[in-house]
This record gives sequence, C-alpha cells and structure tokens, in this order.
Amino acid sequence: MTRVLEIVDRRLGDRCCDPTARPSRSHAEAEAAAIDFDQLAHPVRLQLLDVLARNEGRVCVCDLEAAVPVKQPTVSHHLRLLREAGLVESEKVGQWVYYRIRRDAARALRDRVQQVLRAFA
Amino acid sequence: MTRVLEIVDRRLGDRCCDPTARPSRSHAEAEAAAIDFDQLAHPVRLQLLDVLARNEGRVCVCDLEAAVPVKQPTVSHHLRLLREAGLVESEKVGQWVYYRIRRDAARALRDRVQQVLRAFA
DNA sequence: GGGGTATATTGACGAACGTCGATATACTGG
DNA sequence: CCAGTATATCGACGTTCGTCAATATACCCC
Repeated sequence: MTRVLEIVDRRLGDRCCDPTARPSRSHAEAEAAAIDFDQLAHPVRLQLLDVLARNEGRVCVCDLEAAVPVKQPTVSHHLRLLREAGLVESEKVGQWVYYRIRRDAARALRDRVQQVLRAFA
Repeated sequence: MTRVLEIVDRRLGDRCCDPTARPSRSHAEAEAAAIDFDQLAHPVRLQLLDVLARNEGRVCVCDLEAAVPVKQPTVSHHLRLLREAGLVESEKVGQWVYYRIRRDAARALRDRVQQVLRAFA
C-alpha cells in the first residue's frame, strides 16, 4: 500500500520530465574520447603535428624547435607526449633525432574524433 | 669579410637539415584550434553534449545530472563552460532550466576540427 | 679522450583545472 | 509568508599541466 502510494506520488510528483534522456555512450567511452581530444588540445602539439604532417619523411628536432615559440625542453616534452600517444615516432641518426608522423595512428584518431562529432552536429 | 665567413660557416656548419619545415599555420591559429579541442576534452562535457544532441528540443538539468557521474555543482560548472563556448543555450521555465544544443555552433566546431584533422591524416 | 653539439630528463614553480560542500537565488504551492 | 525544490555561485582543496633552467646522456670530430 505504502509502496503504491509512493509510486503514485512520484508519478504525479514534481519531476520536470522523465529521464528518457540517457547518454548513448558510457562514461568510460566518453573518457576514452576525451583523451583523444586532449592530445590535440595544445597549440604546440598542433603545430608540431602540422609540421610533421607536411613533411613526408623525417624532421629533425632542431627544425621542430624553430617552428614553435617554446624552449627546447618544452618541445621535447610535447614530443614525448605525442610519442606516447602513438602519433609520432622517432629515429636517432648520429647526433640527431628525426621525428615522423604515424599516418595510420593519425588517421585512426581522426576517424574516432569524427565519429564523436557526427553525433553532435 | 668577417660577415661572409660567418655565412659560409653556417652553410658548411653542423645543421642537420635546413628549416624548410615551417608550420603552415601561425601559433595564434593553433591556439584557436586548441581551444576547440579543449572544449571537447572532458568526458562529462562529451556526455552532456551527447544527451543534448540526442534530444531534439530541451533537456532539464535534473536529467543531465542523472546522466553523468558527478555532483550537481560540477554539472552546473560544465554546463556553464559549454554555454560560454556557445555550444548550448538555456531557458528557464518556472522552477526548471532547460538546455538545448546549438546545432549551428556544433556544426561550425565540427567543421573547424575536421579541417585541422584533414591536414594530419 | 676532450670539447662541442643535439636531445632527453629532472626538478621546481606557478597557473589552470576538476570537484564538491556550503550557500545563495529564484521559483512553487500551500 | 513559509517550507520545499531546482539551479547557480562561491570558496576551498588537491591534482594535473606547461614551462624552463640546470643537468644528464649520447654522439661527433679532432
């Protein structure tokens, strides 16, 4: 009895609307997508990727440094993040280190991002 | 004389490669793009946008709260960020506030993001 | 091997971010 | 006007991020 009254109370209650509005993706999936966006959410990383994408083959770190307005340790830091994200790879040649973009990973990232965005717009 | 020697020294010097590798976009443009990615770089914001996109019309805050695993002030915080970014708009109706996604802004954001990504992959 | 160069790493620092309890504000029904 | 509810704001706190000077590491050439 009490139970029925409670249910009725809820139905007639002061809900603004019923929560049919559920997210289509789990929070875990949203977290994964957020990581994708996070990797691109810094101007220096975007510029580094831009230079690397535009230079088929390899670019040495000194040229990457010249392309962005931060000091050498900071460039190294962002290159590390990009490397750990799998978006670039590096190769040591003598005294220098050359970076190149990983097209496959970049394409996969682009596809995942586009899929998220398709749901919004 | 000294000057010529210096130039020659640089030419023959120990550069790994000439910096033909310049970014195609300015740092200011990269900063603007990074802001776009930043707005999407959080799981709660992605989930909120997801729910809003999937509900043509309006969704009240209480339902948005139910859709994400954070407390009410945090939901309010992220809704404010989305509102300030122009991605959603709100309307107060009596006791409740309804949010809706701004399709035009979402589409514009998507297009800008896609343009950046096209350069990479 | 010693001096020079390229890149990475470390450590420190301030700034920005994310979260939440507490509170304020605005509305509603009685 | 009062008690209750919905949402926003405030204030504090811990965490992560971005940057750089200093240093380490690895390489090169003489």
